[in-house]
Amino acid sequence: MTKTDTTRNRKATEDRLREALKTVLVAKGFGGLTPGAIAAVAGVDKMLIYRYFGGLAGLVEDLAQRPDFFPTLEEICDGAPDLIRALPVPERATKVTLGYARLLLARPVVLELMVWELVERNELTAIMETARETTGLRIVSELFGDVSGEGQASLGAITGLLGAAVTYLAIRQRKIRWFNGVDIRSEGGWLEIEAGVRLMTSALGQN
Amino acid sequence: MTKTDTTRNRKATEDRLREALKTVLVAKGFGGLTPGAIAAVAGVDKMLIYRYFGGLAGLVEDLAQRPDFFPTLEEICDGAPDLIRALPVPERATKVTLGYARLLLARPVVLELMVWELVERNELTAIMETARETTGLRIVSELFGDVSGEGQASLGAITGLLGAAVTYLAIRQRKIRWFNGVDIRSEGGWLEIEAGVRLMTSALGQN
DNA sequence: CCAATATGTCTCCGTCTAGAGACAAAACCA
DNA sequence: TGGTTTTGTCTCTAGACGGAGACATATTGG
Repeated sequence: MTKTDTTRNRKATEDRLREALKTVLVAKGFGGLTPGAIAAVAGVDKMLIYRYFGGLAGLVEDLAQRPDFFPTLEEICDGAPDLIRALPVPERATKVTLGYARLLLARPVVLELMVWELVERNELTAIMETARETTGLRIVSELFGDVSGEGQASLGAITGLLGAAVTYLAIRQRKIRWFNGVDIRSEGGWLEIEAGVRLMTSALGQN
Repeated sequence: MTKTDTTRNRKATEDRLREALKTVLVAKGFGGLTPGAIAAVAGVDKMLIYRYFGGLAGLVEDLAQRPDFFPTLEEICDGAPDLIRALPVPERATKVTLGYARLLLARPVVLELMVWELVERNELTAIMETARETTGLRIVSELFGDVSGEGQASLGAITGLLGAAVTYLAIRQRKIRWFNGVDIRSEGGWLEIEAGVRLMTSALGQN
């Protein structure tokens, strides 16, 4: 008989640890992410993290490598990348930038890991970083591959600047509400930001 | 006779601790910023941090509140704010944004404290945050106070986006060289970024 | 049914941490 | 000169941390 009970069930215990990892990460940040804290939330002994995942790094890696963890191209385009690709470049850049921002805002665990990348470089952050760099480049090329002329030369810099800006604001709003007079925790603040992005992208793609 | 010796000299010892703070901050990041580590670099006992500065928080606060610590309006404008104000809005925004970025890149200690603000909110980061928010707003109003029309409505969002973008890139380049295909540790990468900023600001100030 | 294995808990160790307090010695002041 | 203050070092406590290893119990396979 296959066990679906919660006692003496390795898969269930692993899931408890995965969930506890997310809970601790959001509650205390990566600085409070210790095996003891995770195990306490999961209600099991911390040694199981070492036995089942090889340690804290393995547990985090397991989480970060789930396919639905980071925002994907599909999600950014709201399921219809063709619709996005059909738009003029300025509107396309605006929609993609803001879509990405809203996905990040809805993923506190991802934001926490992205801050971690800014703080220290270790086996974990190295893995996450290279994974996201390559997928990020792929998304840009798939959505803006048709851009040519002078726009193409600075395409990387421009999409990078827009991505950097909303990434910073998404990370920052976790701890600080105001940035440069804009309330980055309110819907109105992000509408202001959207207007700013629209204005700044309006000069793009004049080819 | 006034002592300028290094032994039994409180002021000299305080300076040693201040310098050691910066050294440790850049070498280990804020996570390794412990009284013991600072005292070891300074070559004195850690208890002097408590006695002279009231603790680690007091020492950091002492450093952050020096007038020359954060970039000032004068520095951003390279000593001539009037020259900047006389420029058309797009060039003005480009110059200010890049000037700010280059000042940040040259200040590893400031970058480290700015990351700290993104990670946790405590007495220290709260002080730094409010100080920089108000000075940041003042700088924007002094440099862009003449902008009117539709540009003014989104002025906060646009300057915020530009500031957020270069802040993120400046912070990120400490640990990760590439962002979206741009080498943010090389002069060439920042020239690309400058071109991108110039393109994005070209639609501003059409009033 | 019994042995092997999987699952989970527990104690223990060495290290690092913040900070209190006692103490030594130098400097200063009357 | 001798007492007082300042400067600096040292020891000590109490707790958190990563992680090894022994142990107990439940499940599974022959």
